[in-house]
Amino acid sequence: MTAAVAARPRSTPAQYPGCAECLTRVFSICDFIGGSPLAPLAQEVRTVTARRTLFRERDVLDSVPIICSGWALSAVMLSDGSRQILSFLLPGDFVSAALLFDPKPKCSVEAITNVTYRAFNRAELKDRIFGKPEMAEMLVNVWIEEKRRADELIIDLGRRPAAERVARLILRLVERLQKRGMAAGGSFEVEFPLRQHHIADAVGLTPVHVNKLLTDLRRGGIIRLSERSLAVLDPVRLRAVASLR
Amino acid sequence: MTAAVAARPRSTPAQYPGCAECLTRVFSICDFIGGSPLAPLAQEVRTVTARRTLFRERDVLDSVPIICSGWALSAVMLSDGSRQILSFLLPGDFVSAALLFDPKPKCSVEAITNVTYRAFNRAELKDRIFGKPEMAEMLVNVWIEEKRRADELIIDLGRRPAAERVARLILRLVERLQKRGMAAGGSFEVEFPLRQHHIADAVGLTPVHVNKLLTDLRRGGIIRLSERSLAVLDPVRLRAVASLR
DNA sequence: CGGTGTCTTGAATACCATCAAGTCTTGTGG
DNA sequence: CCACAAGACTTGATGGTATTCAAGACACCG
Repeated sequence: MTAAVAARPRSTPAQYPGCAECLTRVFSICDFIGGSPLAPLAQEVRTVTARRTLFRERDVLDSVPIICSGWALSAVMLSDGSRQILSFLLPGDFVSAALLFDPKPKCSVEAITNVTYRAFNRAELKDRIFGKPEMAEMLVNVWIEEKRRADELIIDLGRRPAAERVARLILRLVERLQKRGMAAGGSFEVEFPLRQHHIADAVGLTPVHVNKLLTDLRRGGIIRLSERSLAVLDPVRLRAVASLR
Repeated sequence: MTAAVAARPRSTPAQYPGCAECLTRVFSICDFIGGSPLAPLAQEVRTVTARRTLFRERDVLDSVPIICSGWALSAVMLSDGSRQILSFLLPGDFVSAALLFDPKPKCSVEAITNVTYRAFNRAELKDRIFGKPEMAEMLVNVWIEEKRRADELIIDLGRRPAAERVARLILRLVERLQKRGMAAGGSFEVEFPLRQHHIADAVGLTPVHVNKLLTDLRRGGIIRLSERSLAVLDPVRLRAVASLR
């Protein structure tokens, strides 16, 4: 994103335990925090096992969480028991940029796989970010990207048929994983811990219907999906299903 | 939002022609721009007649627009000819906070009624905002609110039935208008220039179906809607339709 | 080994879209 | 000022997409 990031090779020992292996470094502000000559920020590494919640809507957070490893999701529960997933969170993601300023989250966050995340002191992290112009710029980019993805989801849910939504979700996730180096050997094969009900809650469908759409994609030889692993066998046709290009 | 805003009565003469009457002042950063002792920013007031576009997705904006009067909408056109409205823009609204940093809009903006807006020089406006802490704070609040509304729309489109979506849209618009003093005498009667196809494109339905839902609300004595004017006759039942409270 | 969670498949149903036709309003040019 | 066209609204009939309901197979875990 900036020269400072690119200049620091992945293998450089990081200032905090675990950072050397943490995918976060390359894609988020952690790089600036850990790599800067400034004093370490007050923070705490926390671990959450799969299916447990990191925090709920009604909580008040005294710290700002950033995902270090694993997959999580942010979602809103509705009174009828259903829920809408707002976004999937990957290593390096701010849970939400708004949490830097507002301690009350507007959604709850749940671990999909085992998750580790860092909880930074809000005031210190804010000072640090606004003290370094390149970090402030990065925050702005994170925020813009967050909004852009929300708008994409609005378009999908409002105007696209079911098959298209599922195809787009898959393509976007694969793209995000590849950017993080989380796709094995740069191929189209990735670890994919999502259950079908996760996909359903993300794209506004029922698990039953998602199942039918996925088996269509499988039978068509477009994807392979089993054992928590996804391979895009025919990217061209998958993009066609998604009405892309 | 801050003491500076509250301390400045609505009747105070503003620094720019039209500002005294402009609803914008109370709800946006214009107050800080116009009311500050600093030099006026480079800006230009522009007028657009109903149904014309302010700018398109592919444009590159050298200035940052803020709506002064009238209703507008931001939307994305799809390849099949349909479109998704991302938000309705009222006086005082930033078209999008991201435009402060990125000259390329991610959506096109169209006037619903006749619209006037101010186009600020990006660099100057940015400097001014970040030069005054209370203005920076206001920008953050605008941005948080923008994201919050996008998330609400995602929930509506993903998980709520049609009648609920329409009822929620109406309630949110009335609430925003009331905050701006755009509701006649604080009653539930407001000017309402939206066509049914606007509502349809906003909540992901067809105009035909929106029509049927609106006539249901009318026949139930819940709203009155005619001649570009909306009255919420039975707020309690409207909220019930919207699954609120 | 029972229980729970996940995936799969088929059948019936509901919701919303599409199609079509007609009325009414608004705007425009002769 | 009127005639005409275009846009907006209304309503009913029909159809398709996705939901709901139901039942069974499978894996994993305590």
